[in-house]
Amino acid sequence: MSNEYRDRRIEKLEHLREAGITAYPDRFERTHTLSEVKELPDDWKDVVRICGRLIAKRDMGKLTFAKLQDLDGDMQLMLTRGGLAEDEEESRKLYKLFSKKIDLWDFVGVEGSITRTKKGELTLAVTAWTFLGKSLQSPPEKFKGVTDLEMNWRQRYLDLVTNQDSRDRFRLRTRMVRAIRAHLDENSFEEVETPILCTQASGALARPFLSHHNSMNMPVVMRIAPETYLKRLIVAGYDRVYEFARCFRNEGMDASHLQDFTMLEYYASYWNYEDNMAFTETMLRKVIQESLGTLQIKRGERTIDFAGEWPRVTLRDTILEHAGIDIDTCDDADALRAAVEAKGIELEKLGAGRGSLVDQLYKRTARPNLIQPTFLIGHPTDLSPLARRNDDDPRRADRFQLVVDSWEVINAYSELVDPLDQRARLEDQAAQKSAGDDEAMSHDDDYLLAMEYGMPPISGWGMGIDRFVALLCDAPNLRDVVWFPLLKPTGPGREPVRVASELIESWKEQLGRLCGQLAPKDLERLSATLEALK
RNA sequence: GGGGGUUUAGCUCAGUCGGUAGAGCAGUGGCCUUUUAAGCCAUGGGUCCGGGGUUCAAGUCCCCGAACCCCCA
Repeated sequence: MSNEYRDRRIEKLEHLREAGITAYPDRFERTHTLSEVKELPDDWKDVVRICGRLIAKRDMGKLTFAKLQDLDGDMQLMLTRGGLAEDEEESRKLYKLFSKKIDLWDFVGVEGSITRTKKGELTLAVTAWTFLGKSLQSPPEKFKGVTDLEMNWRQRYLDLVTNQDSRDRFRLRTRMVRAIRAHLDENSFEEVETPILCTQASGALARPFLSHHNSMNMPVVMRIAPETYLKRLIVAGYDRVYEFARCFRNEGMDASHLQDFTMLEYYASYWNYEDNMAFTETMLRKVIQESLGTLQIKRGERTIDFAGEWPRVTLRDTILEHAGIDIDTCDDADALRAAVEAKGIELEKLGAGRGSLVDQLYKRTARPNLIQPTFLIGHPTDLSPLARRNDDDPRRADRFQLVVDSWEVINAYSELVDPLDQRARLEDQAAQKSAGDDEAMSHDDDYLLAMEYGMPPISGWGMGIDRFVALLCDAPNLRDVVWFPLLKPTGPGREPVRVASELIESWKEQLGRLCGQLAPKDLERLSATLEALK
């Protein structure tokens, strides 16, 4: 039984205490990390002190081999019965303690000299050991590690200790973020933080998570994008800003969508989207080279090459190529719908407006064929409510997307800085929203007010960090590149009835507080509404 | 929303036709001074995802539900 196992380890911890050993010491001074010690020359004579988690132990009577591991490396240890103290009795005692009371997954620090075994493995010949922390749980299978996807997500620490792939993936993520930050900093961008808890969801087309602020007694939403706040900072006079922004979208979930994800956005004054494309190409090449060590990445059987020049293709051209439809000859939704039907292409929302039809058509026919890095340009304006209109063709936005292996990795614009145009377009979105299009953007007066104080030309840029990492390491699911993805809780207490009653209790409290501020007349009207709902 | 799949010891997995619940690792006791998925001997450990049903008998068959995965819309 698992408790038997745990009890035994707690007992061992007591034995260690009785032997005068500190159960949870406060520090250990090491001379090298495990990967550093492996770099030492064979004739290194100095004493080496290293520490880590014990992940293997092979006890051979008077000689024990063990292995320490940390996130970057591992190192074999060799302990002998006579080699742990000057006094033979003392040494035997220490050896027996290690052999009997130190378990797999415990933390240990050791001191000794480096040597090579008969098989040639670099090994630390231990002359002293220090106990640094107990594991009370039985460790996962030592060879295969944890293979169950769900357990790897729920208990990521098990995944990270047992699976090298996982360690590599998360290290790549960290390196990549670091490289991006360095590049932006070097180019005079300033890192800022904008609100996550907002009174209004703005800057993207998505449903927000709703919550309630108790002491302010008002509904709040979690941001779906940092865009309009970052642009307020441009109004404020910032030249170039960026934010690694955790965003939250209350939408369907699958392998390529997370509810809680990281978006990098930056804004550069006095750039247009073409300046931005050039910057993007330079930055990403550098970031990929630095974090991955190569510009060629494997995606299943395919190789994606970031080295060559990335073609710039208009939405019109790529749809023409892959669907045989020239969207420029279809001036309105009806004409485009007819063309789509004539080609026998099935779209999900055939009743939608022209912009949405173009988008559906592109996703259905062209996007699956965009494999090598490609800049997609020439999007319809009505799909880009925050992007600047093209001077030559006002139906098109000054916008680009970077598509890699049919994933839209980056979305960027010449930003719309005309407050009157912006107002008109948000009103248009609001009309679509009240007409039932729940993907339309909502109105944002506070942002419009900021815009009216004046903005320079700006180009803005956004990238899904999770997606980009998943792309670079060929992860099949975005949850594989997030340390702790959201999963439903398991075990008892999650019955729908119980969850529902918890929700009702919390709503009752919030509604009660609001009702306290209402006039009797309004209360009556509300309760009539509630009756009608039943 | 529809279809398919997985769920058995702490972990990795077997379990035939419905007939006493299995292995490896990990654990425990013992042997072992160059192992490295160490080896040898002995040994403990089960809510077979949950709830119903059929049956003399259910891990196995039927129904309902849960978590997770995949595919489709």
